[in-house]
Amino acid sequence: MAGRPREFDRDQALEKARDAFWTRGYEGTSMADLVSALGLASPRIYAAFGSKEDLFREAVALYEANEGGFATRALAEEPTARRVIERMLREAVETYTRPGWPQGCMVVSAATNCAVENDSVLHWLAEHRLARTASIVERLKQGVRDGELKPDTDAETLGDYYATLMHGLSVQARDGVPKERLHALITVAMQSLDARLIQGA
Amino acid sequence: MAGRPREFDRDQALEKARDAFWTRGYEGTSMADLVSALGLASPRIYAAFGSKEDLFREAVALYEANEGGFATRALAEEPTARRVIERMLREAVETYTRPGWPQGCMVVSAATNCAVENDSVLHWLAEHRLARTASIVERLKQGVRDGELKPDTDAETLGDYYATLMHGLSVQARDGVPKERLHALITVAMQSLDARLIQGA
DNA sequence: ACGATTCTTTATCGATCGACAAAGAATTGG
DNA sequence: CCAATTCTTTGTCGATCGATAAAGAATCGT
Repeated sequence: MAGRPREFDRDQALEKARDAFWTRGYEGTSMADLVSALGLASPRIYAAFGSKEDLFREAVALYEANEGGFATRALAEEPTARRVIERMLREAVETYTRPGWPQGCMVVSAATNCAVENDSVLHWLAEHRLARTASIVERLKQGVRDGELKPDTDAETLGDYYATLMHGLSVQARDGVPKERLHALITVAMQSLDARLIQGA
Repeated sequence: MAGRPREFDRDQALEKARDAFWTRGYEGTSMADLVSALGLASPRIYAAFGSKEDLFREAVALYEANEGGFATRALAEEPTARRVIERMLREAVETYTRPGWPQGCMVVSAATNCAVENDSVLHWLAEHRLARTASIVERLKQGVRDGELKPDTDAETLGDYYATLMHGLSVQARDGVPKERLHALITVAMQSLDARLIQGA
């Protein structure tokens, strides 16, 4: 043990890395960019985080534990499928359009156009998105079992539908579509779920 | 004029470049990748297309004139807003999931995570997406004026809604969600428009 | 036939990519 | 105080990035 103590705050550096990767993506953020954003010489970054890819994975984990964790939180905290879906979508919009923060979803936009050598990163994020889609589908199936949704509801299709919309919200937010318009569109989308609701459940 | 005639087919080379950029994006495709994909030494590529960025812009234009032109074609050829929207979405899915072709939408995925020096490319594609959103909104407004849609229809919101969904479809297609599931979700989404339709119009 | 023009080939340019070697500085346990 | 350990600093590594200079090859107009 022992040795010279680290002079910088690792958590704080990780937050800065998350913001950099969130803004410009994995390949769009060079080590030189990170050196500049974190205010640390590259050997200090490598000593603390291993490699650029390791740092990115930690940054995504941090994102998902906080700003990007709305889906998980909605699933864990809301009592009905209907409330899970709406809260997830509305918090997505809030996160994707927060002033002074990177726009859009880090998981959607940080590694879409990647060179072959970074396919592992690309697939890793894709799996995160697919897992999110699957968790939404599962929650809707639960809603059917609970008697919240009509028994003939196609939960997989409905889950795909909301997952697709959520990923589209990230694209629109990045393009600068204002949050009011995104919220308005969610109101339209919620009607598809309301139509499947069993009244008084 | 005059001079030695070019030995390769420029159009054919452009198609190969479009496929490469469509698959891996602007920055994900290096000049070395293009040299390999086109089967041409780099000076021949520069002589024929100017620069990597010029080639990319031509490749996107080719994409939009053909595979990626479903929105424009639907808007031009379908008689009602209802038919424009459905055809656009269904052709989008077909294009995004065609076997043996790059998955997803080139305009959505070819330049999302870009280094600062390629911001111009990123913004150029963003403008294409925004223009597409706007054209959908315009078509729905026309539908209201035509008496196809109820007079109190919020065309902007409905247009945002379908544009968002379409961009989400590209993400899902890239992630490997099968086309049948994407078509099923479109059926759900069409109900939002059907609810605004004036019967017998 | 011949100069002008254009394309093809070969070799390479400077800049930047992610990553690290080596040495100096600071702290620990003994 | 000292040896061990860890962090910081300086300098730089080979590979790859997009792009081009220069020379040879092929076709044009005259």
